[in-house]
Amino acid sequence: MQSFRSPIGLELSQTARVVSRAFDDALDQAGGSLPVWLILLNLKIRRPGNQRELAEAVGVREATLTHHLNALDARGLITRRRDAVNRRIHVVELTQAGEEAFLRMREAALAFDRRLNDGLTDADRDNLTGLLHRLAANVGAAENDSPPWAGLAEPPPKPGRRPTAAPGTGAAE
Amino acid sequence: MQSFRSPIGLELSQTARVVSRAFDDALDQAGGSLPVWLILLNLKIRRPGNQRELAEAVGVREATLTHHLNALDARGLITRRRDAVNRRIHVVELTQAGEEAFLRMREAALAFDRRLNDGLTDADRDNLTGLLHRLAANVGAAENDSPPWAGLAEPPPKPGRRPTAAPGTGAAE
DNA sequence: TATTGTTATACTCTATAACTATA
DNA sequence: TATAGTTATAGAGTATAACAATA
Repeated sequence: MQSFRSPIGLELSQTARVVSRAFDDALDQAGGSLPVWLILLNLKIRRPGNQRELAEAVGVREATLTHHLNALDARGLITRRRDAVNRRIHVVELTQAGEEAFLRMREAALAFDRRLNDGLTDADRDNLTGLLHRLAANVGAAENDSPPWAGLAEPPPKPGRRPTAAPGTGAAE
Repeated sequence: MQSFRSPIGLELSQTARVVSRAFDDALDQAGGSLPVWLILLNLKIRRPGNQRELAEAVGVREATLTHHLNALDARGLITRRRDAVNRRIHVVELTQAGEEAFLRMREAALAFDRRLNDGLTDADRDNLTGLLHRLAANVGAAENDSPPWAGLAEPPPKPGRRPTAAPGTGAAE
């Protein structure tokens, strides 16, 4: 009788659920949510050429992104203007309030990540990351090879230089 | 310059998302969804004394569970009747169609689990599970010590005996 | 015609609050 | 009063399809 081992899919699911809910709570207290955080984060650390790219980085459809952008716009956190050169493109930018909201969420995300990592060594993290990547690879969805998150942790990214390192944070969905 | 390591919260989130979507697709083709699968699974492998227990095992509120039960009832997959002894309790049971739906989803879940586990050794799985449990513990949510999933894989649980082993499957949410 | 994005609409999952029925 | 469950209502997140604007 082999020792019991519950399906890793379920383990992943359950863990993602608890961690995700905790992260949502943390972001909520900073006035955000996971999609909002990912949107602001991506706006800060990359310069998505268009909304399709941004949507992809966030992991939603374009229409879904518009939905979130409308909400952010209504809250005064972003502005949208036409690109002068290619007027089909809407350039999305953070307002002052948006920058502040970003910083609050970033703080919450970093604090959460510290809590989440408590007691884990670098080796543990590498190990976990590797295993997670293998799972993702196994289900096909040929994961984004270059993570859309980066930058953060260090003081707000310096203008003119596309940051490439240091943790932000996010959590399961 | 320390090597880049993206936040595990985000890694977990992204992995859970892709795996979850793949699992949802798999269940969808079998006529199900994650909550539906978890409900049927729990009805089969434990005998939840009441809906509160069932809701807890599935990870939702009682009202949310009722919502799902209503849908399952409408689809003719379950029946609800009052318990003869304590008439406040609604005994939920699978209909014949429910049993068949369960088997289809179980098949899909098992196939998915095999795919997900491709190339992973038992040690890998134990390792991953251990790390996931540590993450869950770190965010407080004092995880269910005794997993609500078990039974499955072997032929449908024999009546009169609460099964205790072998993988079902579930995936990230 | 192809690209970029928005609007309209709807579905799923979830939750809270108020209610019914039973004890 | 306390317990078991349902109903009513709502909100977040997501999606598809149809549309408008621009190239």
